[in-house]
Amino acid sequence: MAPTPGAAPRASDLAYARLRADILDWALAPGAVLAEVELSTRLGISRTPVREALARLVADGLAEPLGGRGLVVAPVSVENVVEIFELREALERQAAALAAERHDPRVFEALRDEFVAAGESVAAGESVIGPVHDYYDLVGRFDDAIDAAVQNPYLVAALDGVRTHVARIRRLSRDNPARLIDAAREHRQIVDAIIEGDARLAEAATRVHLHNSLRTVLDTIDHGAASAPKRLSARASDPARTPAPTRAPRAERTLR
Amino acid sequence: MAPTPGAAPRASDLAYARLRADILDWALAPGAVLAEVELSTRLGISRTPVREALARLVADGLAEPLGGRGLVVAPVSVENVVEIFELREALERQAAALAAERHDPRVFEALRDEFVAAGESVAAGESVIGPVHDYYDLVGRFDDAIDAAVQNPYLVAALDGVRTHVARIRRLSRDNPARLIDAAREHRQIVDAIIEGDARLAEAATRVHLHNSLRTVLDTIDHGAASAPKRLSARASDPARTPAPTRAPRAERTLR
DNA sequence: TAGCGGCCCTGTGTATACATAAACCCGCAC
DNA sequence: GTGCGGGTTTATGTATACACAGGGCCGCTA
Repeated sequence: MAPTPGAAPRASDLAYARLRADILDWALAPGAVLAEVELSTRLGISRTPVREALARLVADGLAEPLGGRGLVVAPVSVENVVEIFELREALERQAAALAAERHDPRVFEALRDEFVAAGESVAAGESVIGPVHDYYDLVGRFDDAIDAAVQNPYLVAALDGVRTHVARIRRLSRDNPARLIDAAREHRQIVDAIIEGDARLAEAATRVHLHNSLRTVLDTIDHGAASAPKRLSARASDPARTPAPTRAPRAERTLR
Repeated sequence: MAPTPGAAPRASDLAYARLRADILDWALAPGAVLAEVELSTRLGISRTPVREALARLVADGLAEPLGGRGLVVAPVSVENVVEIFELREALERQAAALAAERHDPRVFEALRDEFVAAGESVAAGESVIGPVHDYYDLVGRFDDAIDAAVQNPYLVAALDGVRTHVARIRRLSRDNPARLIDAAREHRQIVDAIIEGDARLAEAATRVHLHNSLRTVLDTIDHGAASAPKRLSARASDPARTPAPTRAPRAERTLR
């Protein structure tokens, strides 16, 4: 059978996964200092794997050097959101077009049904627990299907990188049911085009979806929680979910 | 004055730059084993900065794990070439379109003149020393102008990544003067569209250029030097330009 | 009191030492 | 001769120790 492909419980991988998750859900807010000794203490490992994890975060664009010495979680601005969507549009249009040409129909037909059901579910007010979470899970499976269909590791890697940033800025805006219903319809349109094998239409539908998605994000930011003109700061979310560093007040100072 | 911005002569940076350069010019051929101790000996540094450099290479897609233990220079296949160009097209079309919208006319007008001159120079058989090298230098400045014009760090980072792979596969094909003349004309077309501010035309011209460029690469590969059906191996280029490791024969075995 | 200079301290960058696991090789047995 | 098994070797992964530079703080001085 499958020989447990990812059977490497390396400390550096765990540190990377943990830090990445903390950054994406804003437990580590933009601007937060990433100090090696503090992180190694908090994670219970030595500095060596921590350094490796930090290097990967820098490569991902989630961390960046601050003044030549020291790393911080990469800041996020409204401009960055627009820039990320510009890159995202380029990649997802290409991916949708390629998926339409090389698709496995059955996978996308199943997804089509799911998007239809998801739209109806949200409209009916069902799925009381977490409709948003469920929907993002469905989108995740859609992304996986795209990745498998494009059959292009370079494009998939680039998509993965931009999705990372999209996941982080997602927390800037609040989704509402109305937007989710529209999004489900837009996704269904993309899936339909892929099933039909219509690359041009798939591209256009992707463009429409991303346009509306960006518009929603920008609108929500403007009259939403965060209102800083340029730099966007976290709206709380305690920085010490993990056992708590030796001295907690430090992290708080980093939230500008 | 300028406080020497890049004043960080870190061993890991140097190791990364050197390994990257060796991989891009096929001194380290696809499939070559990247052993930490051997590299640290060869570069005269300890394993720690070597590991950091290797991690960055993996993030770049230039190195990859082999069987869970050990790293090798990422193999290259003809399929990979096509895949890289699929990603490249998505990114460069978007970049050209954005550059057309946000361009600094003077920079591109200067480039236009250079491309015209370069085309004439190659056609006249001048620049006897290295017309190809000169032309790639010009393309490099064109790329820099695009990067500055798009004003999008995420897109620039993605472009940088794909250009890395393009630089490596460049060695698979041999450029001829005829192609260079055509390429200069195609580039001039892109620049003209950017100067005109015509995003659609810039996209189209980019698409044309990349189509022809890919076609040339594939044609050159087919009846060129490398003829392996899938995996492409290096055509020699001694792996031991640097002082020579403790035991040389090992590296040779890695060239498949 | 304000400015300056030196000391200390903290953090990164590098080197080295140790643990562990996989692969290889050799020898033995069938 | 071939297949298997154990020991050895060599690699990576991690921890720790050392070097050094930058910044901050305190005290001294004008």
